[in-house]
Amino acid sequence: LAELVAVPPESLERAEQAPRRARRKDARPGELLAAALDLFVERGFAATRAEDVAARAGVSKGTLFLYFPSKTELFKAVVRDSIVGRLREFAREVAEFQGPTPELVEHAMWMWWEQVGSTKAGGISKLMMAEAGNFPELAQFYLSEVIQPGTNLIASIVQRGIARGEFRNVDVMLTTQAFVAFMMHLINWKHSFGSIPACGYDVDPAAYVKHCAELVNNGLKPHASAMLNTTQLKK
Amino acid sequence: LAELVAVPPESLERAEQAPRRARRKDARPGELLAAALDLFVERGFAATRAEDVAARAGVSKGTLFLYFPSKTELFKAVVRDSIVGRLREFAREVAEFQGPTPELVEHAMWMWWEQVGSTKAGGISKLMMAEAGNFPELAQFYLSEVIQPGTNLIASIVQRGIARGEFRNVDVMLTTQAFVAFMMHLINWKHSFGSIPACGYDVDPAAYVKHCAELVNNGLKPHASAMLNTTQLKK
Amino acid sequence: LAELVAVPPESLERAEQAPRRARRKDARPGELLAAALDLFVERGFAATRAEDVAARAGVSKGTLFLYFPSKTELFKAVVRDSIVGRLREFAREVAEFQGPTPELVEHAMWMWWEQVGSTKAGGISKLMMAEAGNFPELAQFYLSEVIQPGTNLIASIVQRGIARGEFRNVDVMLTTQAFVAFMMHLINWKHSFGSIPACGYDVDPAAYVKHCAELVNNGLKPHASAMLNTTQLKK
Amino acid sequence: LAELVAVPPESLERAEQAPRRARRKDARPGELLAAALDLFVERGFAATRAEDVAARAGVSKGTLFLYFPSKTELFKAVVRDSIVGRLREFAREVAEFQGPTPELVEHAMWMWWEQVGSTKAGGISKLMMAEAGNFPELAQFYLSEVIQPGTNLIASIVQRGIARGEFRNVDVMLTTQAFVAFMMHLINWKHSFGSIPACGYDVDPAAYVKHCAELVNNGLKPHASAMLNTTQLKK
DNA sequence: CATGAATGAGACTTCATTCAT
DNA sequence: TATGAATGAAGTCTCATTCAT
Repeated sequence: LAELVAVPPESLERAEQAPRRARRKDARPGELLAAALDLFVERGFAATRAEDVAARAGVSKGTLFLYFPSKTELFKAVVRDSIVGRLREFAREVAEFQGPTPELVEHAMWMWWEQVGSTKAGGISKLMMAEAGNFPELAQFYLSEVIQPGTNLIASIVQRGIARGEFRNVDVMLTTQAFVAFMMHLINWKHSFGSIPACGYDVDPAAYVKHCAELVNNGLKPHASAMLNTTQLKK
Repeated sequence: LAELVAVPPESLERAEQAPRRARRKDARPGELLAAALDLFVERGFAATRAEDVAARAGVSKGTLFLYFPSKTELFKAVVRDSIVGRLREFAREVAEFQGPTPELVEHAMWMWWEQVGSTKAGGISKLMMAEAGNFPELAQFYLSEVIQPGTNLIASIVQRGIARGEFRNVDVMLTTQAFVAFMMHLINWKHSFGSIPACGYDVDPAAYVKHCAELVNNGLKPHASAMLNTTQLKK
Repeated sequence: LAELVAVPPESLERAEQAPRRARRKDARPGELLAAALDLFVERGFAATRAEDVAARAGVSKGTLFLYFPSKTELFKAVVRDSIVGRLREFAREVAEFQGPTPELVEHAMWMWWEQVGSTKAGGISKLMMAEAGNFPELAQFYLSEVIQPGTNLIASIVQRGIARGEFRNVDVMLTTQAFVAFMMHLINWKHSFGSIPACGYDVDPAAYVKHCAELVNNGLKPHASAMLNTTQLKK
Repeated sequence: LAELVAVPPESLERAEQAPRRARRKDARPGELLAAALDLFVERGFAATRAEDVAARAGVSKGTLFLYFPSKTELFKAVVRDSIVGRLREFAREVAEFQGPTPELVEHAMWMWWEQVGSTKAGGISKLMMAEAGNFPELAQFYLSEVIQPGTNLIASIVQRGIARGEFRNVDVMLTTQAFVAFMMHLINWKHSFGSIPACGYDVDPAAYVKHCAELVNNGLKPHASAMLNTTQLKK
């Protein structure tokens, strides 16, 4: 079933030229996933009723369970559909990056914000954090499908910087956590207090990302003496 | 009724000098709030059953509803009760600190972890984040009672560093957010995925705090040229 | 429609000489009935899903309802189809038997087990017993089509034994019920607890039949004195 | 919980003189068990809705689950309440019997009919047979709580007869099954086809029991020659 | 004040049945 | 004739809340 639901987003465009019934069948999973993403992000996993998801997708309760065997599986499918795929593309871009690591750091942070953080899927991480304790199966799934790959990706950036002599020889894991902290804070803020009308603490993502990147790049810069050595070696 | 339940923590101390039965009567809301805090932090709002709260407080289900008209109101009371006064001492210690700001940064982060983050009340922030959308009124309260004072406190540290020439002339608000990000990530992690047995990404708070402090202190360090100027000026 | 579905088993043989497509069309109900018999016997009426019946018959869910207006009607058709004609051959063999009645008793019991009890149709009796209350019409049908002829057949054996002086002059009907009890117990056991892996009370049909036959033949044996008389009379 | 629900039937009589609330609390399980027994026997396990049981007991859906954690446990409680207890008493009577075994056979069969078979609880065995395949947990429970003790009890009667030289040295287990067959047939018949108005095959329990007992006692009687030996031995 | 038995609105999930194609 | 997507009533079980005692 998992493969069945991983409907590529193009199915929506393709729909126009397909015969009526085939169209519905093809489009259903996508419509349901979109509706589910909306509601899960808006209300959380437990507070989202299967029936509401179905209603928002314009189908009946039963139809939802025709495509997803349970609410839990629906959630997993949403995560796979809206995060896992993007993570892969994100990883590719990082791998192909050629310039200096400090630039990669800023580029990656911004890219992540644009492609994940700012989208509706960005709300998932807050949700997962909140429900992890009550739904161990989901927590495990999210850990292995999202957190681990994501963490590894960022760790690879840190390692790249160290290997190229652009960063000090810091603890990779702790530094990775610091990066993650920056991004999680931005996204969690935007999906909780940041959405309150008169919040008073608006965070401009572009400025925030730029600032954090600079901060961390500066913080990781090799010491002057070390730089001297490096410079000398290059000579 | 709402005010009735916002029992200040002193009620517990005051209790000593009152006759036995009255003491219990006064203590009831406090015991219920403590039990509710435990369970809400552990399981979240929806997954916490009113009956369990009552049982942990050693009273019957009916009694809970005698003091709090609904689970929702209980939740609000818990948040209000657990947060008020937490920041005051923390603020005082910061104000009294004499040494260089980079040291204050590390000191403050660690102090916060020990006095707030690692305690049961530390779970509140994750809780609030998750439920902010469902309790706008409460989110507003938390914003003005906790987030704003907290943010201002941290901002004052950043400003102190800049004023004393120990930090570059960075954007105060953005830097403050970066600090907050570090602490929020630690606490959220500890209360969600960090508690999964075989998580694989354990974060040692002491090492994390030390690393983040170093990173940000380094990152905020005035540039060499600027330092030179500063030095010369001091002369 | 009810009559339409009561397809006699010969339809399968007849099918050979018809063109291919027509053959399938004729065979459909039979295939569905066979599939339904399997599943009803295996799982009972309520626990059998229409979709599973269709799948086992190799058609779609919709097709099932094309031939049978409801699951209930399908059930009725299965019972009617699976029972009719089963007893005829059995009755013939009994009628043709030449030897002493005690031998006939054992022979008939074993024959019944081999030709009915141990076959899939054997499961019907348990099914009917369980659902008789919910399908009065069907119970009536089963009573007149199966139970009455079957009972009469067995009664005729008892009468034969009495008439030939091989059995005591017992109450024919009660004795018949005792016979039936033996067989029903065997079949019901095999289709319920007997199929539990670690049941602990396996019943070997051959030994059981032999034992029961011996028991009842012994029990029906004329008393010694009576036998003496009989012997003397024969002389 | 098990002990809680094993309410002695006297609670109903006692009820008159008890205070209002205590009465209800005490009486509930008994009322629910009675209602459940009625409906389970009437419709089967799967077809009986929890809500109907509650309604028949005069309480709401929720109340049922206050006393029994699931429909399955409710069923087990019914079995314990209406069968297991009687089985024990039945066993005691058998153990205390002093006379010859053939008399015990008839006495036990009749006692069983009066105390179990003819009561509403008698319908349970048919029900269990029908549902055993679909509810393995129930089947296992019934096997160990009812079938095994019951079978052992009957086996002990057969062994008693053999030990006292009143029965031939037959296979104990097969003979036991034969006994069981008699009783199961009677009870199943009464609860299925026997209850059809114009059934035509009424079985009079008293006559049936007497006849079966006689049949089997006769069938188990030691052979004349063996008897001769026995007689000689006694001399 | 305190209790805890009782309630009933819902939550998820299943599945017989329909109907457009 | 055949399909299979869609439906929605029904079933079990949970739990916030009420109220008689």
